[in-house]
Amino acid sequence: MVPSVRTLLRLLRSPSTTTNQVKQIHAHLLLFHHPSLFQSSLNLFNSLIFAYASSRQPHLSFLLFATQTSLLPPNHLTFQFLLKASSKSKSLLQSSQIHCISTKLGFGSHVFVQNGLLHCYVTCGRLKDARRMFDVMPERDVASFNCMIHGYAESGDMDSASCVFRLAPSPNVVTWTAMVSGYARKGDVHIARRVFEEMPHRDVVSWNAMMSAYVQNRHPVAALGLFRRMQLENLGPSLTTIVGLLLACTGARALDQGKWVHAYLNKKRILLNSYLGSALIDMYCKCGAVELGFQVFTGLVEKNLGVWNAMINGLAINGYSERALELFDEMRMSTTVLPDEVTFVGVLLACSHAGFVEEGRRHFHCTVKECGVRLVLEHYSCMVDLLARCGFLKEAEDIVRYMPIQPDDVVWRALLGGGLVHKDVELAERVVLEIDAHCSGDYVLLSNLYASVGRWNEVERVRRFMKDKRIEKTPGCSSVEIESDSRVHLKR
DNA sequence: ATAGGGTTAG
Repeated sequence: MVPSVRTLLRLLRSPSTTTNQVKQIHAHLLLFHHPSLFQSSLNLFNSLIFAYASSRQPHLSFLLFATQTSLLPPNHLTFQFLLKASSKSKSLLQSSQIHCISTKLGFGSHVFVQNGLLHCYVTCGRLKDARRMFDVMPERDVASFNCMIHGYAESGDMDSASCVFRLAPSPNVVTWTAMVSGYARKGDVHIARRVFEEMPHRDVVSWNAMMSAYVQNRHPVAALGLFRRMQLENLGPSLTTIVGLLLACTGARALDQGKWVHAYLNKKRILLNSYLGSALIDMYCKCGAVELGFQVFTGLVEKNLGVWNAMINGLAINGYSERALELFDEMRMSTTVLPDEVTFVGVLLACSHAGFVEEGRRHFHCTVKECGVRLVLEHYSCMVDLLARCGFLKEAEDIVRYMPIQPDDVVWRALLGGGLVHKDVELAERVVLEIDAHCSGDYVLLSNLYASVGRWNEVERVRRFMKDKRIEKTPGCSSVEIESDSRVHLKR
């Protein structure tokens, strides 16, 4: 049966249509309809561009536009959708080309088209250009203000964001939510909360923004509390809400509540997407239930990079080093994903936990390059930790001395750790002097090392030095979930 | 049929 044009339009505009389905519809149109069908229906043409723009291969909408444009005069919607595609592909060149064509054809001053370009500038991080354009726009609607506010908020410039917010003639729920997540991103969770309480109307997205504000700023229990309040308001949770809930469970190490969320997803027959999948895997692994995490992993239909990373890291942090490295090999066989920086943090962590020096060196020096991944601080700290703890102190110190990026405290401390384990007092002294001396832990460690080799005079000297600088040893702190009581208790 | 919220490391 040949589907009607009406059916096709509905499919093209549905957000749940996959990239492949869009391609099938496109092919279907070319095969079974008159080639000049698009001429009779700009609507269909635009919808196809929109569908490609919303898909995972937004560049295909440019291709379609380039091949069909001589047959069909585009309208402002065409450009609106093309700009959506170019902001998704983060190509400033593409965006300005589209803007040029739209201006030539007389659609350049259309508000939606201008907002599209504004959005492109913002997603490319060109805030100055965005502002220049915003200031001279002949007509601005609330979306123009929201775009600008979001841009400032994302870059952490909440002063400018609130300036634009005050200029906005009729801020809506989107405007307010952008302010909430802006303050959250900056770490001002209390201001975020105040703005959230002040806003005249809240929808699911606003609640999600506030929940994620708490999660980001390490207040998982507050996030769980907010979810309870959300349920009282009878606002149906979205998938993003569930992801936020899982992140809160992870942060609170609340395994039972996490299991409850998993059961809820099953009961509602919600198919796990990559966000839900990796959040679930991470939750189980961080709570120590690696087996359950692995069950989720194998059950996932679509495994994207985040899913693989969550599983590899989850195995690594729980000490299943061989299994993590096996999974990494499996990942490299797959044609759908390529490893990134995060993957290698997990790989090197696995090597370092198991003391696999040879394999660690190979990945650090070769595999990373083969995969086109750049080394970041976390890789150095794993590698230095591995080498130093296995007694290759010289090799570890050389890596720190000659690394192309500035080593941070974590890297130095990994080296110090090796010095402590192997009782290399000279190395430890050198390192402690290099580390920014405001962190007391290092002096305590050094004095413990002096004590363990019987150099009591030095122990006394370090202790006095710490006292003079008023450095205090901070007590450790851990948290547990007490059964059937979902509150989390701190324990000293 | 514009604009705001979500996964993996630290």
